[in-house]
Amino acid sequence: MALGTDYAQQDCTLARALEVVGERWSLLIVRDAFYGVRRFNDFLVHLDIPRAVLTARLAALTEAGVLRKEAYQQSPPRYDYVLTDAGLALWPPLHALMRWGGRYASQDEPTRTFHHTDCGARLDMTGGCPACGIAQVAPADVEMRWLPDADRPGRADQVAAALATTSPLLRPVRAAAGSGAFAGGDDPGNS
Amino acid sequence: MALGTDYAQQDCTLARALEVVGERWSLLIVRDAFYGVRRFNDFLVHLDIPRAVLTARLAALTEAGVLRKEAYQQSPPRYDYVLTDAGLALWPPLHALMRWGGRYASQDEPTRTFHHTDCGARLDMTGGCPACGIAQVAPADVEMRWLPDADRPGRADQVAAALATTSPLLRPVRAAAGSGAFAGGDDPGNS
DNA sequence: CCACTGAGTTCGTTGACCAGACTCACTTTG
DNA sequence: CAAAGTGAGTCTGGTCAACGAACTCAGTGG
Repeated sequence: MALGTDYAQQDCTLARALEVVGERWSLLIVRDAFYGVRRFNDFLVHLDIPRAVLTARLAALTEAGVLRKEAYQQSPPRYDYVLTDAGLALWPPLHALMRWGGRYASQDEPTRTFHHTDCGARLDMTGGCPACGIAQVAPADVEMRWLPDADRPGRADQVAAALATTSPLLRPVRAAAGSGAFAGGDDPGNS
Repeated sequence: MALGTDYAQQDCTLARALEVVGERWSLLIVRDAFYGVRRFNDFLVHLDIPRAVLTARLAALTEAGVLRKEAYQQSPPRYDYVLTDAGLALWPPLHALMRWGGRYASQDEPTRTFHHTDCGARLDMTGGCPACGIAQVAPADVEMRWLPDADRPGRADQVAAALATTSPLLRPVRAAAGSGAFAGGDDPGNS
């Protein structure tokens, strides 16, 4: 690690994992990637993170094999950051941590819940589907549901707006290529 | 948070969770607590962490309700730090992260594995027992197994030595009270 | 009386984080 | 064709947390 953020010789795989995703912002970046955020500027406005830090984290996560750069245009070369297999494998710990945070570190109800797309049942703590008896639902089969909350002021940025909806995990928040416009989620009401 | 380590108004329970256990060292402290480490000095030597940082982290985790102070002697008042219910509930994300680290962030075989005490089967990725069909094995029913590795130099400190053994999770590394001597694990061979 | 233990606190240095300004290669608009 | 805009950065200076080492302090054991 170029950063001073390694954990010496802890004889534990946890230390290895934390060297990769344990730094400040890293897991939030991975979470946003699951939500369908892919571009530098979208991570930037949605996470409200210093540019230099985002640059460093994306580079570190790419280097570690959690993200992969994928060109979405050539002329000025521009890249999407998308999850690799190793990144997708972070779904179980990520989901478990979110559940824990919702249960023990938050007084409000969660604004997002995760459901099995096929049957609509909410995932249990372990990331399985209680209705279908699947032990571990793959992220591609998970639907993210968003519950509006009158108290919360509502984020201003476009990424947050595009995510304030029900949609499958991993679906890009922006239309594939060409326009690059934000997907309106399942809500067709925005002109 | 007194520390500058909060994540503004991310509308996500993950941010809440990371404010509690996302700081450097925090999850490793929690892991050691699952391993049966309970005292300030034992965390200190096993994690090789600056004293001031450990003081701050233990205070923060206690404040957040993950750990609880429990007096183990009166005369100079001394406390064990033990996991609360909220702390115990961190087992699923913690185990999932360790599995991820072992699979994707480590080249060696893991030196510790976790098994269902009743049947001896290794826990699956989600923390369930594949043999018994239990979706989530409680930490108290988990046995930690240690596999020696000739290459690894072997840690010098007594806590690491006491943990280089097979034992149930949460069993204190030191004998209950009075002597305060290290438990030899299941290995009765150390005089 | 002295050394030791356990659990910290204090201090100076190093390094990471932060916010904002600047860069640079293009593209789009007037 | 010039001016403005876009996307993805780099640079910079200040602040704050982490680090390692030394020091404190209450009580105990020899």
